[in-house]
Order: sequence, then structure tokens, then C-alpha cells
Amino acid sequence: MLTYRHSVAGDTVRVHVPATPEELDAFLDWARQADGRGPIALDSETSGLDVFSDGYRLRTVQFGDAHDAWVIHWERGGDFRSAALEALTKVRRFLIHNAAFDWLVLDRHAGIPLEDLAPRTRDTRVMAALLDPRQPQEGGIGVGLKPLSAYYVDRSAPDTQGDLTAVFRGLGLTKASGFARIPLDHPVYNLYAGLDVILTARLEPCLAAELARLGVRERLVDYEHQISRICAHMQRRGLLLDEEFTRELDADLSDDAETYAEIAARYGVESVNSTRQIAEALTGMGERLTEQTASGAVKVDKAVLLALADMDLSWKRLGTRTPNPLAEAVLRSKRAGKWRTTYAQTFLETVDSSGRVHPFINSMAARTGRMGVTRPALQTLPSSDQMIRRCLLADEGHVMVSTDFAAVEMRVLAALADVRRMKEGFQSGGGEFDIHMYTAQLIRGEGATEKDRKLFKGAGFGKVYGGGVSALARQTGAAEEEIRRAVNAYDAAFPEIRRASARWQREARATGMVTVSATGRRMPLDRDRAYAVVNYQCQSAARDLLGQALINAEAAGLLDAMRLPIHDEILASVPASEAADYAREFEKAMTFNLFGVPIVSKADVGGRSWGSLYGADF
DNA sequence: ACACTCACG
DNA sequence: ACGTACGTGAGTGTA
Repeated sequence: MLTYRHSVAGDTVRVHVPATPEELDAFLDWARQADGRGPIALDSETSGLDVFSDGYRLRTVQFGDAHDAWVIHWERGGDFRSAALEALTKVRRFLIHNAAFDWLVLDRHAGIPLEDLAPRTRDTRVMAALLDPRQPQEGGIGVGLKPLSAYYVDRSAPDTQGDLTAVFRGLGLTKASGFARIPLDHPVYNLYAGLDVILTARLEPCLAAELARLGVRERLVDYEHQISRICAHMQRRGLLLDEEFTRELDADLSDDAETYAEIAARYGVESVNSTRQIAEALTGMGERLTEQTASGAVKVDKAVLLALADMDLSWKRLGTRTPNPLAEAVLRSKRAGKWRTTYAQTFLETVDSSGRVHPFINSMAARTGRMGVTRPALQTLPSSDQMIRRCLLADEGHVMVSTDFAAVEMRVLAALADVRRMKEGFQSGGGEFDIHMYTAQLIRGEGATEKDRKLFKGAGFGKVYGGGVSALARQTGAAEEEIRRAVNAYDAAFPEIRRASARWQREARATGMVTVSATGRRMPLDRDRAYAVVNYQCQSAARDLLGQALINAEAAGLLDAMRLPIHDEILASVPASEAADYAREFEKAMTFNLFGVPIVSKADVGGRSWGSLYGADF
């Protein structure tokens, strides 16, 4: 038996790599006694991250405790697979760092269903994110195994991923190809594969103690595990791609980008993404560019270019000046190029052999707990035009249903800050209740106009985001004096918001600059941006309502229908003949009473494509 | 690596 | 003392 020894926190730990079927017996003996000693750390090494692609390989499965790790070479097949499968099936409790990934790998490539493994899992990444969700760049520890191990377990814990990248280079491989092609017997590969589970095993008790010390409820930890599993379920299902349409769209966008880039080139702009070239060319045409970026460069963003092209924010002609042809060409080329590379091409790159895309859903991406979706970033598809969302389809015989919370952050603000007159409004009105018009009428009287509504909607956003008068004026384009009066009137109508903000800031300062949400989520506040506490409280409460809605939806039998969480919305694919029933059930799953404030939702039943919810049906 | 830009809620 | 828009993911250009 090959056994590598390494030092972790002053102890010598062992990484065992069985090379023959006989040597697997020692592993099985160890695994059979595992349950008596507590949960076993589990990890896998694979050919890459694109779990659903053709040719994807599971290479090793690792099991371990604080002192011993076993690296089982799944790729060798036969008895190696049987041994790994026996442990995967029989061990009662596992510790995994970032479980969603391994759940999906083992579900798809080892035949261990997500439904079977997830309930037996405790995820150290989830635990860490509940202690401090910040990334290292934001001043936190981070939620990666490496920084967490270095912080909690052993300051000199190796950077297993980073060091492996160096090994890959030494073998003439890249970071991308290394995991697929490094020889299965490579000593560093095996040592690090084993160390990862040993570090996970040692990390968990540290995180558990810290969670207990800080009073983070076990209920919250369990809640996040449920949500993580539901998100993994959605990821496994994926969304059906209309490949033919997407390929045509890709070609059309490519033509568009090229056509307008050629026009821009006539004015000396070689690359439409070079702000320096655009600024120089526009200045040469006699345009005056007055706006600056944070670092003092000339600003030539979409708002600046639209004004020069005589267009409003929805690209409609204003008729206020002669359109600058370069500005318009740059706008059109950039948009087509971005939509093509960021969306259409990523769809085609990530689609699996059965025509589905499986975006990564990070169930706890932001400090507030908000989720993040990547590869492709399906939470950020253009909504002004249906062409990109048109690429994604409900399943055969299904239609898309999108259920949104109604003005959830304003409702949450009313509930958390106990805003009397806001609560009265929400309580008296139903799902169609318009908080912004209500506010306008509260302040202006019955004669409040649509313009007043807009003004106080801006003021409301200012409150939720923590913005001030000048930021609001900049954002809305209204005069500062007008905004100032609106904000003052807003504060007079809803005085509880300022008081809650002050209270939350005071509490955070008294507890190490951490604000704790209604659910017990810990959110570190930046000392110089303490005003953001209002947004953190509202955003995290809204996120936790969505999380509970996912759990409610599963309980109502809607798990298989769900496709994507989008902050205040659940997108689903449901049988066309039962769409109305599903819509009602989703609305029910997304209905709450939060401290006396009704949280309500509205389902929209679309057609076959996601784009159908954004315009004409297809 | 960082700046800038742009897509979303 | 004062005022600060919040949270993401992703592509391209530049140094």
C-alpha cells in the first residue's frame, strides 16, 4: 500500500492509496468502522468542472477523518468502484466542502442519487458562509477550503489547488487540462486529494464550535442545506435549449456586431470596446465629453453614448439633436457582441448532449445570502428584449411559469422596520397594491400624479439601497432640490425607517460590525458604509423568503418543475394542460405573513420559451 | 490584476 | 460633520 505522510497542525497524518484489490480490504475495514467515530469527510477529483459534458470523468473518490485519508481510484474501475460504492452507500454521515458539486458528480457519474447523499451531508462551505460570507478580497477569510484550513486548522496548510496548478505546468499541462490528464498515480495529486478530506474533517469541528459560540442556530444551518440541495436539484435538471434558434441568433448577432464595428472603424475606432479610442474619435468629431469615471478617465458608457445618439434609455429616438453615427454604431456593435459572447455562445458551449444547459447555482453567493448563477449567468439575461430568453425552453409539452414576489423588498422594509403607515397600506391592499402610488398620495394627497409616483418610487429605492439625495438625483436625472424635498417628505411619512437604520447601525457597531438578520444570518458591515445595513437587512430577508419559498414549493410537490431562482422569482417548467394549477401552487408557496405584512406573489403563465414571458408568444 | 462597461434583481 | 445608492457575473482592453 502506498501511504504518504504529511504534517497537519503538528500531527502526522496518512494518505493511503490502495493499488490492488487486496489493499482495498483495509479501506473497507476502516470504512465499516467509520460510523462509530463520527462523520466521514468525502471529496472527489474529476476531469474538470463541466459535470454534464460528454467524456467527463470521475477519477478518484476520497474518504477521510482527522488522521487518515483513503484515495480510491474510481477510474480504475472494477473492485475500486465497488469499494468506493460500498462506502458511499453505507457510511451514515458525510462532511463535504462545497457539497453541491460533489453531489452532482456522484449522482451523474457514480450512480449515487443526490436524493440519497444530500440528507447524509454536512457542508463545511455552508457552515463557513454562515460564519462570515465575505470573500478574501472583501476582508473576510473566504469560503474556500484553502483559506479556511489556513485560518482554522493549520496556518501552513498547503494550497492544494494552487500547488497542483504548478505541478500541471511542470507536466506541460494547463490548469484546465491538468485535472483531466495528470497520471492517476502522481504522488502530489494523491497526497493533495487525501489532504483535502483530512482538512475538511478537521475544519468541521472548528466551524461547529464557532457557530455555537456566535449563537448561529442549527435551524439556519439545516435550512441552508435544504436550499443547497434544492438548487442542486434544479442544476441537475437544467433548462432545455433551442439549439437551432440559438445558432441562428449567434450568427445574427455576429453579423450585427461586425456590421456596426465596420461603421465605427470608418471613424477611427478599431475596437468598439476601447473607451480610449471612442473618446478620442468622438472628441475629434467635435463632441464634448464632460463625464468622468471614478479614476478620472473620460466616461463613454451607454448613457453617454445614448445621449450623443439622440436616444432615450430604451433606444427610442428623442429628436433633440443630430444623432452621432459613431455613438450609435458603437452602442449597437457592443450590445450585439456582448449578447453573443456572454449569452448565445455560452449557451452553445455549455449545452449537454441531450440539449440542456445546467447553470451552476451558488445558493449562498452574496454577503446577504443572495444566490449567484454562473455558466451561463441565467440571472442576468436581457429583459428589455426577448431574443436571448427565447433560446431557453420549457420541456416537451410544458410551458414556462414565472412567479414573482410583489415589491418584496419594500414589504420586508415595512415589516422589519415596523413602518406603521407602510404596513397599513400593505395590509389594506392586495397583490395589486401599489406602494409607490400609495406613498405619493400619502404625501401629495389624492391628486398625486404619475410623476409624483415616480419621484417617491425613487425615494423608496433610495431608502432600500441606502442612497442619499445626490445619488438619487444622479440616478433619476431629477433636480437635487426636488429630490431633497421628496426625501424629506418620505422621512416624515415613514419616520421608522431612519430610526431602524440608526438602531441597526448601533447594534452592528456594538457587536464587531456584524448585522444579524431576522433569520440569524451574520452579515459583516463595512465600517465606512454602515448605511448599507438597511439594504443588507432587506435584501437578506427577501432572499430568505425566496429560500423558504423553494422549501415550500418542494413540500407542495413542485420540485421537479422548478428551473431557476432569480432573487424574487421562481422560474418553472410545468405541463401545459395543468399550468393554471401549478401557477396557483407556486403563488401559495410564495405567500407569507412577515411580522404582520403580507408577502404576496403573482404567477405569469407563458408559452414554450422563456422569452414568451417577455413579449409576443412563440 | 485592474479598470471599465453592462447584463440582471 | 457629512454623505455614501445595494447585491451579483462576465467580457474586453490596458498595463
